[in-house]
Amino acid sequence: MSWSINEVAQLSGVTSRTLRHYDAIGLLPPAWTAPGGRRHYEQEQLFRLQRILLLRDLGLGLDAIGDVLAAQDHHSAVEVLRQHRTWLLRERRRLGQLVKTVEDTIATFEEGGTMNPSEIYQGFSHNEYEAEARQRWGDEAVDRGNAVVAEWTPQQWQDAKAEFNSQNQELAQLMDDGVAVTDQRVQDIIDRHYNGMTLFWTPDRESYTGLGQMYVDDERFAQNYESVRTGLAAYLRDAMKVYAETRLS
Amino acid sequence: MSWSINEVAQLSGVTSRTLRHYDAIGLLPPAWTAPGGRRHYEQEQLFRLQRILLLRDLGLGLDAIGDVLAAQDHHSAVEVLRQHRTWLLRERRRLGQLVKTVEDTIATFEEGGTMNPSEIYQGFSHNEYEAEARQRWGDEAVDRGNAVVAEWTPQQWQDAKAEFNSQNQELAQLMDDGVAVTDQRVQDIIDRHYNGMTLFWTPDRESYTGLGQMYVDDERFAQNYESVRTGLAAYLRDAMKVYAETRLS
DNA sequence: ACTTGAAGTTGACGTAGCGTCATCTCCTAC
DNA sequence: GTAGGAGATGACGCTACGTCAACTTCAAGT
Repeated sequence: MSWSINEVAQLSGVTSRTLRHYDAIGLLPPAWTAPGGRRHYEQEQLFRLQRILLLRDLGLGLDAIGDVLAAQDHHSAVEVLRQHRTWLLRERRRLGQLVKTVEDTIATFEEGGTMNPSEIYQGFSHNEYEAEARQRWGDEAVDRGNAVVAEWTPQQWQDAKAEFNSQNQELAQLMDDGVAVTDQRVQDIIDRHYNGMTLFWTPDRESYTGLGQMYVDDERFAQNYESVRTGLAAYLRDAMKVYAETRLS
Repeated sequence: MSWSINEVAQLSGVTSRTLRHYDAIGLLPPAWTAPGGRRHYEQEQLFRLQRILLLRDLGLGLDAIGDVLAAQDHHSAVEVLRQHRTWLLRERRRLGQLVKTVEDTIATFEEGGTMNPSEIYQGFSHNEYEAEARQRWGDEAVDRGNAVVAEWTPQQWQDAKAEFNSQNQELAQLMDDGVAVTDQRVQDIIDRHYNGMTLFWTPDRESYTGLGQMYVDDERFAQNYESVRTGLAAYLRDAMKVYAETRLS
């Protein structure tokens, strides 16, 4: 008893195109091919196809399926499946995180906010919050800030971004280590942050403290710090407050 | 201030090829193109690129990103994101199920079993268990069974599979409804099962009861019934036992 | 003015797993 | 002998670019 390609297709539920494809890539050659070129499948091929489809439903790629079926010993086949399982778990975790982020993005949208709140020294202008920034800090400061960055070279932008990221990473590390916000190492980083700000704006004690508070209160900003490390926004706020009270007037 | 393609690439972290691609598909045209063909990007394009990359990281496709960015009102943009979220959740659930199935498959492998235990009337031959079946039921029965199915036409195979699946589905429904295994409706289905078996093997009271027990004990078979409905293997076993005791000798 | 080297450009193919034509050939029945 | 159905073989399409290859363009140096 042998089956034609369309018969196999009906039995298995795949299309004849798929079977030709599996033949083309050597995954499932027919039992024999007639002089006219027609493919003929036997029981053995049906069983192999069943195994292929099982593994395909598990999400394995066709070449991985080939590996599993070619594996003589169970050991190596299991190895492929284990790797696949690990991949599935990673992928699932990633999707879970994406869901959260998408939900946050939706929430931001609905609150009337815009996308992508992160920009070099957040809380300042040259981003979509310019209008808000003008209200908060006045036209003069905003215009001055815009004028500054408008002249920046790409290298300067890049350096500024790198410095900003570096500050966050170092701060997160200190927070992880349980270092108090009054510690000199923390305050040194805050000093770099403050100096970065002075490139286009010079906050005083009150406004710098207020800026720190905003990093926590405003979800659009908090989100960015929290994505670096949970609790970083609050840690940064506290450190900025200490800095403002000890170094600013 | 304008940026060259490689400068933008460095700033954003994508490759210049990607930027050319985004230009080609109209997602991010440069601010202007020099007579020589060189692309020049301005602040506006950088912001748009940031938004694009954010959405890309969320897992949206490029055309979906185009939709979101083209959406004038927040409402329709949120709609796209909501759909995406639903898709993410479905995908995540699916991956979770796949993980379980892969784990089961690995377990089966490690117990020395082979893949794809399901075959028409499980527990019989013409599958990878033939050697085991010969031990269990003797050469004669196995050879007879093989001889029968070897002559089957594709249509017959298909019908047999459909009938087998139908039995399981109907049985699962009755189980869901809390119908006792002694109920006539259940016993009618078992009768169909028994008659199916007699196509190549005629079990007696003892062997039919034993077959039912095996559906539960042997993970390779149990798994297939359990995947239709949890508890179906045991339900089937009980029903087969009742059938054997009342109808067989 | 000419050359050189870096940076940029436009094709074009490859990836995974087939779907979907278009075009030809084969086989069987009448 | 011929019609019609089944099957065969290309070839393009899809996603989001990576990766050559083969040419230009542009700014700097001689």
